[in-house]
Amino acid sequence: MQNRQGCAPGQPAAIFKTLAHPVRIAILDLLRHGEECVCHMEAILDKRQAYISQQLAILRAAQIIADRRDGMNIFYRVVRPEIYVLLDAACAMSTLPTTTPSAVIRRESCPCPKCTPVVAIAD
Amino acid sequence: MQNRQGCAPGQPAAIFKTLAHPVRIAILDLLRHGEECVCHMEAILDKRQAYISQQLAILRAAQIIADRRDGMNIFYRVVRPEIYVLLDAACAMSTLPTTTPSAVIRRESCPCPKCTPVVAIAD
DNA sequence: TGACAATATGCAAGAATTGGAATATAGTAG
DNA sequence: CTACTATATTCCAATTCTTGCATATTGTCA
Repeated sequence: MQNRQGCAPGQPAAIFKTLAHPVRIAILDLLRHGEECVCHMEAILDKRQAYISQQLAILRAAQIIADRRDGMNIFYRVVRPEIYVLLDAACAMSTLPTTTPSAVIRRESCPCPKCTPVVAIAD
Repeated sequence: MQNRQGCAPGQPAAIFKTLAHPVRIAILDLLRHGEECVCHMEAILDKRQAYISQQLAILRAAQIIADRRDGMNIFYRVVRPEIYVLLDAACAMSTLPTTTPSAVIRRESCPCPKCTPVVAIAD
């Protein structure tokens, strides 16, 4: 079963999993300005180099960032700017208080399969 | 250190973690139409009731959904519609091919702390 | 009240993730 | 070629996540 214009539910979960880490988010935030070298991230994030490199490897495997060598340093940059739509939306949700509006659709009867054939509702 | 209009990097990570699960995403997709009862989700997602209930509990703890009792059934609804911005964006990223444009900002010298004071770059 | 239906919760074993330490790789300067 | 610098990878123990099973809770109906 597919949904959202043919996007299997497994794929977005993978993206969310990649982003579900404070350090990886911090790295992506650093890269908003443009590319940045590893040693710089190391200094700003105050984490050990090997650790930063691990997180970079995860982001790189997810094809969110790419690297470029310049002399002795390696510079990382974001190759999927759309990622910032996700970051900004998540951040907005974090700060906003829980608004409880939402369209509550009332139904006469229970929509469970005992009342209504599943296929009809699953669409 | 804060970023993105005062949003600590830990908060978005928590939201992403909550969404980093295929079944929870599938549940939220079900709730796009409006509220839905648990037994219905059970039938559509083809998972055991206890399992669905566990995932619902996680989404409820994250204050993304809320419940309402109606007779013998309990209906869940989304109370943070902004969540669909995240889902749609993640889905769009999943389907699109990896475009590798991105603004590559070249610099004369290495921006690492040995070349430039960290405070100046961290802004 | 008692039986039942719908949903929630606690527990546990296995799987995956986290982050530290050591080490490997690759490019550079001399 | 050699030493050095920047970055990457591998290994590992502790923690956390996953998900099935059993059971508890809560409301309904007779």
